[in-house]
Amino acid sequence: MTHTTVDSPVGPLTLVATDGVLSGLYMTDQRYRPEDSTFGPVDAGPFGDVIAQLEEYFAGRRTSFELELDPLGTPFQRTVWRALCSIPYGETVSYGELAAQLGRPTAARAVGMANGRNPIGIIVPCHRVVGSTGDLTGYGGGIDRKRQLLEFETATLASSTVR
Amino acid sequence: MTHTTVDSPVGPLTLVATDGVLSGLYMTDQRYRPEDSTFGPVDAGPFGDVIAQLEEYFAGRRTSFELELDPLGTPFQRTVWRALCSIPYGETVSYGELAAQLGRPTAARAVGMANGRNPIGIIVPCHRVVGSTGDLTGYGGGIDRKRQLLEFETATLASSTVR
DNA sequence: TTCTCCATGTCGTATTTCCGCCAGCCAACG
DNA sequence: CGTTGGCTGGCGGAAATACGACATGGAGAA
Repeated sequence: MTHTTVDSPVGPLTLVATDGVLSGLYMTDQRYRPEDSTFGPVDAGPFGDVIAQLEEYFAGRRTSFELELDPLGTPFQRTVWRALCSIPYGETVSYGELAAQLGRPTAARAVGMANGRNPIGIIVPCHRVVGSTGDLTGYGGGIDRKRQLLEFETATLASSTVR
Repeated sequence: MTHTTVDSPVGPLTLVATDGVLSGLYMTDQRYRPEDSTFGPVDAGPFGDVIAQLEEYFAGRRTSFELELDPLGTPFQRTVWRALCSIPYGETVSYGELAAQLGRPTAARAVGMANGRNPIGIIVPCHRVVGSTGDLTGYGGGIDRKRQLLEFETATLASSTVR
């Protein structure tokens, strides 16, 4: 377990790696964020690719991440997180739709909880899941950051379409 | 919670008070003795009367204690400990007899256990309870100390009778 | 609309249950 | 005598269980 911190448009991001593989990305004041003491010593070594791709993402030049990930969670949670990664950049899906897509049409609420426990924010795009009415409903890093990320992604898409 | 230590013929005694009232008297290596860290800071203030009466007891000039006590325990334990205080100086009762006296003739073993958890040794005279055959069976401070206390009490009684 | 109720997975926190221990004692054996 | 086995009641800790809270959403009723 090692970790480091980088700045971003949504504030400082804490990156955590286990055995050299990214296992966590947390914002400040994020809900369910583990104790800092569990992150191990500071060591920027494992995060070269991660930081580079994050910079490209926030520059609007990257719409998907190519990284090895190791999020720690229950089987159900990992299933949900895997599904999150297939939501296209700039698009949104409702909790219920995602649940149905997993073959558990009634597990919308459970999906919501698994979403909240997503340990690798931004890169595993839990911000692309919204309520069935389109409301943003919730986000571990705060609704404001969720709106910021979604608006950024749609704006980026629009400008590149125009170009 | 405060505490202090005094010497005695059975070795050092640790005195503990809660809210200024005696709640513990432990010998060295006593079974079930709490961690020293739970005794609070040293402060001999609350123990003036206690130490004076203990000195008289060990000098053979006191056969009963007149002290306010606050032993922490379950209702059953407190019942047992209260009964212990009515056993006369220098006499012994069996665990079974004590149980019967409490209206629970089959609870001899439970009485034994409550005896073992007596937090205020010597002053609450758990050393005056023996097996039905007269064996000393057990003592939190060690059988030797139990024998020492009982022999001292009978010897004191004998000498004062002779005089 | 607006409300209640329910299904769903997980986690933290009660609450309950259960098991093994013990400073005993009696009876039945050799 | 000593040893053994079975019963005893209370306690503490472990384990099991229960429950509420959630980043939801659909059905049904007022």
